[in-house]
Amino acid sequence: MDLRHLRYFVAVAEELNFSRAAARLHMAQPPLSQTIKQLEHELGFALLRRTTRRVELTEAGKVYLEDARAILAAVDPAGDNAGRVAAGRVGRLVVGCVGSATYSLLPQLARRMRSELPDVEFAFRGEMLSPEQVDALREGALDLGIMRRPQDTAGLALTTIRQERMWVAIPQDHPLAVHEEVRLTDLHDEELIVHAGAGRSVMSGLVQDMFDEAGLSATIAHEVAETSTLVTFVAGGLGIAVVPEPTATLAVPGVVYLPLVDVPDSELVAATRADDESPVLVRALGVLAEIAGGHDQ
Amino acid sequence: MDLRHLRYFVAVAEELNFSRAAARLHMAQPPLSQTIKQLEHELGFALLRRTTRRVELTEAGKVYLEDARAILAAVDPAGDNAGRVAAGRVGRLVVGCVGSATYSLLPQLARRMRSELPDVEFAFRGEMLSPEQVDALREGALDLGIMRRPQDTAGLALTTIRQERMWVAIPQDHPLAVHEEVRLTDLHDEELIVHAGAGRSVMSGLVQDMFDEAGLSATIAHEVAETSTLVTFVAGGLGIAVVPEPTATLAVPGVVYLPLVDVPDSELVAATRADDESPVLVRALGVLAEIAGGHDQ
DNA sequence: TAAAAATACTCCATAGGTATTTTAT
DNA sequence: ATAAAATACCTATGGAGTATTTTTA
Repeated sequence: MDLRHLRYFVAVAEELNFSRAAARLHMAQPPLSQTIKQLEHELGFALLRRTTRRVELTEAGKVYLEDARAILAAVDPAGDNAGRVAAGRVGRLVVGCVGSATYSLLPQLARRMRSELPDVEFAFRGEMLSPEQVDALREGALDLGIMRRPQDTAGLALTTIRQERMWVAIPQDHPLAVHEEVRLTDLHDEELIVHAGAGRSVMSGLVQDMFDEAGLSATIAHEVAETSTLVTFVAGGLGIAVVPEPTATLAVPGVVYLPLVDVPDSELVAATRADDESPVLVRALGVLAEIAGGHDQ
Repeated sequence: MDLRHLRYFVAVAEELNFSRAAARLHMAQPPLSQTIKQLEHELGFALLRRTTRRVELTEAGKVYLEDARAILAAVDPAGDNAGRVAAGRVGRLVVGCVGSATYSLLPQLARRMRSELPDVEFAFRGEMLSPEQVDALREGALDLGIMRRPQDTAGLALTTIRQERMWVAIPQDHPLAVHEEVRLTDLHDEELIVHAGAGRSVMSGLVQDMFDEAGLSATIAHEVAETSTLVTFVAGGLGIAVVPEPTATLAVPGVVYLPLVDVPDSELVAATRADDESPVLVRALGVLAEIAGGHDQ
């Protein structure tokens, strides 16, 4: 028994006339009669009571008609549902993001995703450190991470979003604040504010490495959890912070941003599980690439 | 697309291995691969991600699997449901009955039907006059009527249940009560109690006809609505009643039943709509025939 | 007698089989 | 090297067609 039998039976039951039903099904009448007979034989009971003049449903036929309609009504939407998933138009995606992109890239991404894929359920988690995101990705708690390129990339697929120039956030009344730009040597013996957990934040590790390579000593004055706190501390005159370019858009009274000219750019990457081919993810990466490109110009 | 595709896909999705799935489906592996590929082509998206070493479901595949399982799960029970209707094991039947059979035949029928067809919903309406039942049958308010053979049988199918001998119910202290049997002439000038509505009750019409044919005059002392009232009136000495045999089983103190020997038997019939071939009805008629037979012996 | 379902047969599309190749571990 | 999926090709069942007969209103 297959759907053909159900489709044919429904047509005959609705027309109550084999010839008309056959026409509706774009086929000849004899094979239709045959097929219905075959279905009845298979079921073991009559669905229709027929003379050459009148066709009518038996009680069993009425019941079977309802069930057949229900089954047929479930078949096409089944393909549609799965099709929408395949097209990445429905699904669920948890996106993590480092602090520096939380206030520039993430809101743009969220806005674009919600308007382009209204049926996709998104969860955004900002202010996550890169190693945190790597763990969360591996555990499945995160589907997409926006982070600094991490050390351990096993099982992950990384795509560069963009290179970000390094800047420093300086209190307005600091002697360096009048400069056009800053060199690493200018920061020698200055008090620095970094993200908490030297081993846990790629950014603070990066700052540490820069000083080590330059043979300079870094004085860590404060460790903070969030980027906004970092900048607030600078505004309060508690020290200087090295931040990636997008953070320099966080306009806070009392803070001046200057480019750090002699250090390499920091790479912002999108990380996913290497085996995750979810269509929603693919579309999210596409949107991300568009935003990154637009921002560079 | 037919159920074959769904069955095959579910098998592969559950085994995550084409060879094993093919074995489970009692077929070779190549046609299975072909069919799945064809299904994916038809849907326009991939259901499975496969290498020669590993087969896994895509996101769309997971969604389609759920829908496919739901559809397949709905297919077999569909036949079962209708099959039970075809076998007359589920359904609904409204049975009407004349007063004289309400207390003997109807309870037996109800008991037998409820035990043999527990899933059939029965409604029994006793104390219905025959013409009332004929109208109710035609309107569809009744599916089966147990009645005296009516005049107008157009569109109805009648089957005789049994012939019932006529008896008289006489007050204990009446002179006739000491007889062994009664003749119609004995009732000349006696006061009679009959069912209400001469034109509406076949039984009272029958009594009237008997007297007319015998050239006797019937004195209608009372008209009542229910058979139990009829007998109660007799017990109260308000007159004599002509009743069919089964009513004589209604033992009421002060009432004596005697056979009425020189009148024809009354025919009790089962009436249905001629075009009603409901399996439940067929089974009900079968049960009715059995009960009638058993009662005759 | 006329309209519609059933029967008789014919054909070809395709479901399924066998043999073999490709591919990834 | 091997296990498993894909490819190539073949066979035959049965779905659908045409022609005809049967049935009932």
